[in-house]
This record gives sequence, structure tokens and C-alpha cells, in this order.
Amino acid sequence: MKEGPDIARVAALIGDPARANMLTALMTGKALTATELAAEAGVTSQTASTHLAKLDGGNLLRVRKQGRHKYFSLATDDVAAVLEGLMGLAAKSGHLRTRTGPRDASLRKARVCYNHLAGDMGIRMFDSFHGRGFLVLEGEALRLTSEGAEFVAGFGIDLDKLTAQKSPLCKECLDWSARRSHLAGSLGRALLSRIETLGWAKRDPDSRAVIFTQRGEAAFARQLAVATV
Amino acid sequence: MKEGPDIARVAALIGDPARANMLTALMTGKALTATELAAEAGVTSQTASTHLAKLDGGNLLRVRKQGRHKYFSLATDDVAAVLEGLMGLAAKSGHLRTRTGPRDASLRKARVCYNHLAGDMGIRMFDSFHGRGFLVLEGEALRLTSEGAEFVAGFGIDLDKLTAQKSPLCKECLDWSARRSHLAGSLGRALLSRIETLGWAKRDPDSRAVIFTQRGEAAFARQLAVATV
DNA sequence: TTCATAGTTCGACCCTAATCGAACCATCTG
DNA sequence: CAGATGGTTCGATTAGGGTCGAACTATGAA
Repeated sequence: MKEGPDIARVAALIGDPARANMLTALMTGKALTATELAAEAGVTSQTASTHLAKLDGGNLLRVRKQGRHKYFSLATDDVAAVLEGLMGLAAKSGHLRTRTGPRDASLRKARVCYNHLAGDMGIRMFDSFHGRGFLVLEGEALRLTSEGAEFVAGFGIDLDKLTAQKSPLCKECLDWSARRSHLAGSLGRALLSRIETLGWAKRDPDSRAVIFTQRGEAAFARQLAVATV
Repeated sequence: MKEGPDIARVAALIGDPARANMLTALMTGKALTATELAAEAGVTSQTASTHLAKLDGGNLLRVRKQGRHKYFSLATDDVAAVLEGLMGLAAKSGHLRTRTGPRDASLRKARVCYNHLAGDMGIRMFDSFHGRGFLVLEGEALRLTSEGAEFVAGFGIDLDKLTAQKSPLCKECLDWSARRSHLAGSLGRALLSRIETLGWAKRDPDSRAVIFTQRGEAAFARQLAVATV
């Protein structure tokens, strides 16, 4: 009774209705912001904040700060597995679902996100870079490989100018609509800027949408599909 | 926030330190009495009683009444699996172990339990009967099959006399030392009585021990090993 | 710069639920 | 039968923690 592996502490974390609702909402695998989770749990943002702090303290969550937002997702698959098991025990099902993302199709496709490219096009770019070994995840950080540097240089970007800045070159950014990663940082901003310069796309002045021209989208896709060798 | 599969309720059940200690103590697979679990949790018997009622109400436990005792075990393997998962999440291990059973070897081997045979010999008998299809579990009840009836009749037991009684013929009884099932009920009592009549064993007048003679143990083992066909 | 929004911290309130003492019931022992 | 033990129920106490209002910080937008 004195020591123990403290299964009680973890279970108690999950045992609060508000926190349980948050965790079940995160079972989709998507990341949600604090306010979204607050709504999901049916509590105010203050209480949600304390709850999320506790869940994070119990290593049940993974937290990523994103500007003035904070994105939460389940820490590991193990957490999801335990939640799944608990759902099984609580035989009576009846899931909650959570509304997500922008309803505007053009925003989903491509938009600016703090001056870099987000939406489906942003994700495609990130996936391509990652899959071709241009970007590697090192712990929490994102590093541009020499192959990657070569590619962006060939794309017309002056890396030296970027690395001279104080702000980080590469940052992983969580996509709003799809909730997957895309490229942020000064490089992300430079890439979007270059795309605009090339005339492949231009920003919609009334919204965050980024409108690709037909020719621009084709050229963009061609760049992403280029084999490394 | 209104409905939900109520993962919170189950988690909250496990989330109380006292209850968590009880559940971890039951992770061995053995059944424990209410007082043992109270000691394990470090609470009084009253509080333990309420805790156990709640755990039972949440379908986390299986309960078997045994005279003035109440034996608790985990309801299903699923429960154990979830607990295992929670332990994994609560990384820091350090298990509790619980003292068990009689220290006297002869008592472990064979003893009377409310006038029927318990201990290793009792378990061997139950396992043999069960494995040969003499006894079948039907829900919570235990039924003697026609093959079983034939066998015990051949062993010299008057079944008609037993079935005429009001008390149940077959009952599953949880073994004190090994915490596994053996045969109780009027049949269990009749079997022990018959064993004594045959001179295979006699009771120790100073304890609960049942002392088998060498010849008796051999004959007993032979009976249990007999193939049905 | 000023405004708006996301999130946090502090403080106070309140309510649930764990706990135990005491009395009670059920079952075994002698 | 009386005595002992295992377990439950009731009631009162208490502590822990969830909750929100209000004030505060940080980041982005205009």
C-alpha cells in the first residue's frame, strides 16, 4: 500500500469525465487544440488547461506549441491501446465525434499558415521532402539534409541568407485541416515566397487561400515527383 | 459530453488507490477474500466492502461466496489485460505480493473443507472429473453428467439418496491454498466419506488435515487416471 | 501601436467520495 | 445454546479535486 507502480494515478487521470472525453476525442489520432478539447469536454478553457496539464504530466499526451495554439495528441500507441481496452470494458459503446477543420474546400487545398504553405499542397510537399530524404526528424527537431539543401538551392532559394537569420530554418507545423505535418520555419516561408515569385500561385487577398494556377500546380507536382537519382 | 461509452466510470473505479491495490493483488490470478483484500489495500473491512461492491458493480470482479467467506477474482482476462496496460503506462514498476495459504505442507496436500476434500488431492479429483466430462460448468452451476453419475455409482455412492436431499449435489469450491476449484456439495461430501470408508485416508483429529495411506493414495490416483473408454 | 484571441494562473466555492466507528447479519465452532 | 469471525449497512466526518470568475501573458492581426 505504500509504494506500488501507481496504476491508480494513471487510472485516476483517465477517470475524470472531462479528461476522459478529451482522450476519447484524441483517439482519432488527430491533434486538437486546447479550446477544441475544452469544447469536447464541455468545460471552460481554464479547467481544460489544468486538465491538459495533468494529462501531460502523466505522459499521456504529446504537446506541440504552434504560435498561439497548443496542439495535443495522444503520447503513444500504448495510451490509445489502453483507452481502447477501457472502452471494451465499458461495454456500452456510443462514440463521440469531433468536428474538424475548415469547411472551405479551397482552404483545405492550399492556404498560408503564418506565411508558409499549408493544406493538402503543403502536406504533399512535406511528405515528398521527407520521403526523398531531404528532411529528417531528429528528436523534436527537423533537419535539412545535404540532398535537401541541394534541392532547394536548385529551386532558386538562397540558403545562406536563411541560415544567417536567427529564426529556425525548418520547423514541423501541424496542419489545421488534415492535422498532419507540413514544413514551417524560414525555409517554409521562403519556399512559399518562391512559389509566388515563379507565378505558380498567388494569395487570395480576402482569405488565407492560396490559389494555384493550372500551370503552377502541374509544375509544383512535377517538382515533388522528381526522383533523386 | 452527455453520453459516451463511459470510459471514465471504469477508469475512476481503477483510479482509487485502495481499489487499485486490490486489483493489482488479484493480478496473480488467485482469488482473495474480502479481509485479505482489505489488508492489501490498507483499509478497514468496512471500506473494503464498499470498494469491492463498486468493483463488482462495474463488472471488474468475479465473486464467489464460500460459507462465511467471499472470494474475489478478476472478472475476465480483459480486465487483467487493461490493468497490465495501465501498469505499463505507469512505467515505474515495483509489484506488491500477497502472502497466501496455509504454511503446513500436509494441509496443502489434503484437508477437509466443510466436510469435503480440499487441497492438492481435491483439486486433482476435480480436474480429473472435469477433464473426463463427469462435471460440466453451466453458467454458475455445476452439473454431473450421466457419465459422471455412472462413475460415482461404480465408486460405491448411492446417488438417489443424495439427490433426495435439499442441498445441492455439486458445487464448485475455491481452494484455500491453491485458489483453484474443487468439488463441494453433497457429492463432494459423499466422496470424501467413501474415501474414508474404503480406508484410503483418515482425518487428523487435531487439524483439518486428511492423511492418505500409501495404498490409499495409489488407489485414489488410479481411479482418477482411469480412461473413460 | 492597439485590438483580439489562445492559453495560463490564482482564488474561492462546492460537491463528491473515501474513510472509519458502531451496530448489525450470517456463518462456522464448541 | 453462546462465542467468534467474516462481511455489510448506516451515519458523520473530512479531504481532495473539479469547477468557474477574474486577472494575466503571449502571440498574431490590423
